Amino acid sequence: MDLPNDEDPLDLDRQVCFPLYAASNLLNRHYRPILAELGLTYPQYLVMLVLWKNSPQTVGSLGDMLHLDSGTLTPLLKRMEGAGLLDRTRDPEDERRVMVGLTDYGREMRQQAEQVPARLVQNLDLDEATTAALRDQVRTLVSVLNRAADAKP
Amino acid sequence: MDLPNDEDPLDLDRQVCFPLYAASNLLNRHYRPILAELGLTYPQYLVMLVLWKNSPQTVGSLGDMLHLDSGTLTPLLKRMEGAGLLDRTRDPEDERRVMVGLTDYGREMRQQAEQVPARLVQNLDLDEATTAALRDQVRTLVSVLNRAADAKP
DNA sequence: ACTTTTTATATTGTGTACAATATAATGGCG
DNA sequence: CGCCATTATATTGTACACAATATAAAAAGT
Repeated sequence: MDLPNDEDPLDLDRQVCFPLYAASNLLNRHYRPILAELGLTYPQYLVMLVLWKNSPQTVGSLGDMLHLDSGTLTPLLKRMEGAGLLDRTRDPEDERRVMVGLTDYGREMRQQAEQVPARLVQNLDLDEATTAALRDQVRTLVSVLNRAADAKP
Repeated sequence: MDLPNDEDPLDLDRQVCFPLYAASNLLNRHYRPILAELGLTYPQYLVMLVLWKNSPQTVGSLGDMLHLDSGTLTPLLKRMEGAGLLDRTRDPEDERRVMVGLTDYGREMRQQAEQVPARLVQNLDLDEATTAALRDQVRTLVSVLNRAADAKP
């Protein structure tokens, strides 16, 4: 009844999606202890990366950058506000919008965070070429996924 | 104060990890409506893929395949048992182990599931070459992540 | 100006992930 | 045999993700 693996469309090894899922979980697990020293989770770290580039900005633009919606971001940002990393204030220009901006503490954390990428790569013993090639491939996939998402609804 | 993007180690676009994270979330989102017709979530679908290859097997071997621990699997498997997809029984040979096996309903679902990969690829309009290249890259990363995980603790 | 529609967040409910811890059964080892 | 470390799963507590829905402000239409 079982097909040989290279013909079975349901073979785990034939799916792009499974390695991607596994890689994402495993990477998160590698980040966790490093980011825990800063008191951050991985999604929180991503929010900080975006804000260190440009603060303040709206919840919506954060969501566009990170491909997350308010259902994920609102509680996450509230926890970060509670931790003193950022402020959330309604935009007086447009009361629907919430501006998210770094606090002094949030800005200062950037110093520490600069060591994070190096520490991760060191832990994983990844070479630069592999990393760069992979990054480009995955980025291509992300744009495909976004195109498909835009086309449908 | 801002560095140009190609020198800033904290630039979002320079991280492998972020596109991987985004791709994993986006893929999950694409799978969701397709799998919802079968009453499955994506991790539940992965469990079914493993069981269709080999049923029954222990919680531990499922976890090894999917890189998930009992904290994730136990409640997930209980929900799947509740949905009538599988059975969970203590192994009489070793009462610590729980054998997870497909029910008739679970086995029959395989027919429907065979259309899932094709429907996904069709939705995304991905070509075979890109998919294969990406899959190999990500698989390489997964093995690196596992090596690093084994080396540490 | 008033109504309708759209837009920006927030809330609710379900389902993962995972660290830390608990529990119970096996397998040594003296 | 009895004790102890190990192993296999379960539980607890925290933090995402996201669909569906709710809320309220702004924009558009009449």
